[in-house]
Amino acid sequence: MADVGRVAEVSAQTVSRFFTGSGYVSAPARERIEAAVAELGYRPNRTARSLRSSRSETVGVLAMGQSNYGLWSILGGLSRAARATGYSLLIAQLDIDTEDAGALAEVRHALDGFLSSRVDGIVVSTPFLGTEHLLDRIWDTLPVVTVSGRPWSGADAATADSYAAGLLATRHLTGLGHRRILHLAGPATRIEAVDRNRGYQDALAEHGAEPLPLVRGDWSAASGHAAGLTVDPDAFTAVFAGNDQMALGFMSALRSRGFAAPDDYSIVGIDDMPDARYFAPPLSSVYLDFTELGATAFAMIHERIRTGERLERRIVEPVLRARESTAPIG
Amino acid sequence: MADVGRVAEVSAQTVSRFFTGSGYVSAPARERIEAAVAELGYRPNRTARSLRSSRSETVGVLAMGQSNYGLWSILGGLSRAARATGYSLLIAQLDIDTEDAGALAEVRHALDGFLSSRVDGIVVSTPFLGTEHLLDRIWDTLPVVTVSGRPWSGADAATADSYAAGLLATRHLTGLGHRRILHLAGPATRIEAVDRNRGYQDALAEHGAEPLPLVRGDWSAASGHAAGLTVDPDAFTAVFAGNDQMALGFMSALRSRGFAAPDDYSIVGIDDMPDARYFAPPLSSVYLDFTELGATAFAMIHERIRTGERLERRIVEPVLRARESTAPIG
DNA sequence: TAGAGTGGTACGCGTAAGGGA
DNA sequence: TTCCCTTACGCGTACCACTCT
Repeated sequence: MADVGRVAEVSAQTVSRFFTGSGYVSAPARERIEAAVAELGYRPNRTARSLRSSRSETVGVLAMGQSNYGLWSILGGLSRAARATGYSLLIAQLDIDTEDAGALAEVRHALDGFLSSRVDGIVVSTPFLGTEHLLDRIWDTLPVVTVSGRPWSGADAATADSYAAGLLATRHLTGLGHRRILHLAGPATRIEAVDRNRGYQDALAEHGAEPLPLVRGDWSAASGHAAGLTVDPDAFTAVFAGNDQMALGFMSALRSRGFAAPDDYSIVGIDDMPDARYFAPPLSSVYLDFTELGATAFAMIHERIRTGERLERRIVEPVLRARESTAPIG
Repeated sequence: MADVGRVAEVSAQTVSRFFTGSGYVSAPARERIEAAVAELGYRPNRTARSLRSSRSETVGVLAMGQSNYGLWSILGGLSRAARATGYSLLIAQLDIDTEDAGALAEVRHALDGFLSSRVDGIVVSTPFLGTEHLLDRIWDTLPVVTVSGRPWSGADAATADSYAAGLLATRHLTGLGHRRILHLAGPATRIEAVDRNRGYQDALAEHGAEPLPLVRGDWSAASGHAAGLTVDPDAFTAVFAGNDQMALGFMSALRSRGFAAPDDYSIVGIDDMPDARYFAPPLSSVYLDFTELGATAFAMIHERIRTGERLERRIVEPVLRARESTAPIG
């Protein structure tokens, strides 16, 4: 940088102002600096800037849970929004789906890494029930935004309304006349799974119907398939799957047992992933805009970093997309 | 750090040695330092370390192309391998799928960001034909590993053998007696698409069969669906889809036109994404271990960073998984 | 007095290098 | 060889001072 200053015949200080945009740099100086930068191939050193200014323009993203459609869409939205503002994203994806000691240690380690790197904020995508206290100490000192079905005490939350999604999905089925509705839920440690289940129960209650015994999967098609092999097909007329992939696996299992949607049962999923409309039959699903959710999460943490202000909690609303996997009860 | 030294009654230098593991620190000093670190809640500052040592223990990952199963799996493998060695990942996902000027500018900008952040190396996941020259200047000075169907001049490459995958998929069909085989290919800018197409052509040539006019998609199920609506169903007896998602869309379109696999035609995909076995019918596909590919890419760049040595190019081999979407020609 | 434009100095937090017991 | 210390940076920015309209 001193070199640039020398070539441009200004002080290093002025070059710094040129890059940060703080303070006054005259037009001629500006031009000479630009020329010198081009000539020398100079590139500002973010590390040094970060050390001195204690702002890194970097956000840590902690992604918990196995890699799936929703998670990556969120990361895509985060990434695009970050790039648009010049921020970098330090991403740690943890393939954990439980809250045992090892998993918590991994989370702690990833968070330590972010703190050591002096990130300006942390986004936690779909935190577990049980990891809350790991964030406790952090959000006193650093902006934290969770992407979560529910707002947490100290952190801001960008929320996809899982409760509403569960309600919407189940109401779609009750609206078609179904009362014996099976719920294929996600993991109990997942806020989204819990909230979708609540929505399911409340929608049933509107019609005085009883929930059937809960069947659990882990969001994967394989777990949906496993569930489909063990359920009693006479116990339900419709299924509300916690996500599209479990619905896919479930349909496959029932097909192998001679039952097909929508003739033998109706099924609705959540996410409306792009593939869902091409399933056989095309899957009715509740759309959640995860890309928007990620972008929102970034906007929230960015605002918090810049101004210290908390943006109002933002909610992505679910939208029902009825297709051929659901039909009126016959 | 000086504070830690004061409390532990050693110099800051010794504390530094304690953390970096370079040089000698006696057991008692070690204990006192540990106690002091715990007492003060001290956390080393990676920014300062990076500035002084000019090693950031951070790798930049440039992910090009729309978010899909293969890309996510690669990133997952990279992330896990990085965490295992204490490295951080700066990830930029660019939702671009063409090589127009704007896209190249985005790539350049993302790479600039990595260089400004003084990453120790760059991984480019599935580069385009046409972005090569953007990396030219970089790999002279910085380790670059591409995750690509083909090794590039200056960069190491972790490779999933797309040519072999195309060969395998097509041979599976010719082995079942098919000769009029349609290829639903990925974008022409994609090395993987080009190589899979070569495999297809060579496998046909083994039987003196002619390729049918190429149909292109963009890897998405929607593009497969669009293709399936326009093709002439009498022109082929089998389809080789460039990936599973296009196969899904294609099957859906043909189903709507009254044609079903495997009775009316056979279809094979590539990737063997976890959902593929639950499609209707279960999709024959060529498995590629993208997670392993990502882990391999990290191992290569890590070795290059640590020792300067180039690891031998590593190739992930495809594996055919025949299921019910393919049948002998009737 | 206010504001535009520029420069000098100290400092952020560690590590490399080299010396000394 | 083991152990520890002192000194000099790495590369920018915060802060303040200064000049000139």
